[in-house]
Amino acid sequence: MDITTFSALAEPHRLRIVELLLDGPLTVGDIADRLQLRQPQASKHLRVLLDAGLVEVHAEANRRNYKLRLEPFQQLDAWLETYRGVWDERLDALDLYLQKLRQKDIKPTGKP
Amino acid sequence: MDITTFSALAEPHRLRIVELLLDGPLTVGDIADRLQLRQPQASKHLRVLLDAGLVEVHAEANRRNYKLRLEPFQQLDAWLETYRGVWDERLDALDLYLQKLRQKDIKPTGKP
DNA sequence: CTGCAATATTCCTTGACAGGAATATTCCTA
DNA sequence: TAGGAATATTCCTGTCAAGGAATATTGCAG
Repeated sequence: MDITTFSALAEPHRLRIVELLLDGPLTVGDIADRLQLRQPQASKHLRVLLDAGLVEVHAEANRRNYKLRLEPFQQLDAWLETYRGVWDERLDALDLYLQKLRQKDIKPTGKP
Repeated sequence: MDITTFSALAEPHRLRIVELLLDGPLTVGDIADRLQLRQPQASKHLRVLLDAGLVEVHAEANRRNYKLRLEPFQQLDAWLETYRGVWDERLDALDLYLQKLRQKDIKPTGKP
């Protein structure tokens, strides 16, 4: 798993930017407005996101349209797969436990 | 989504610790050994992971057993759900596009 | 070509954080 | 009870990242 994805998302403003971009591409000014950021800070955060590969940019005259890149998220998703494996195991363990309980239920309760 | 999960994972050693813990609980010394860390640094990273809720600890005499907590990962998983939604949309768009292509294929090519 | 709008970059300062070294704490065993 | 093992904490230092302010860059309308 690529660390830079985590570092990029580990900053509140950047996380919000990413979530804004879920609804479609936005321009720097838009983002600055909606997040109450000054333009330079917005640019800087977008630069970080760009370097981390979380967004891509398309110039259109004066404006720059920033758009989410899905690949890092898919990568994150794939990484989580392993962890899903673990919690499935635990669910299996729970299953087993419940089965044992059921078996005990069939025999009369063994409490002294 | 909770930012502290990202910040905690945004450090190489900590990410490796988490991945080590996938195979089961470990003690501080174990982790320090496997990661070539000095004991205090291991302790400190584990402290951060603990505060972030990514691990839990169970004291057993001298030793402390650190164990993964799954909840933050499930939370991350849930968060990703939205993004999965997006890439499904795009797949749908691709489907549509391919359908159109197919339709065009039926008619003779309209190139001037 | 002048000026304005949109964006990027630079410089500066401040605060957070990681690693090193030393020390404190707790528990076990002889 | 003394000492050693396992772990946590503290203090110090250097590095890096974020925000502010100012400035540079690019594109367009007049």
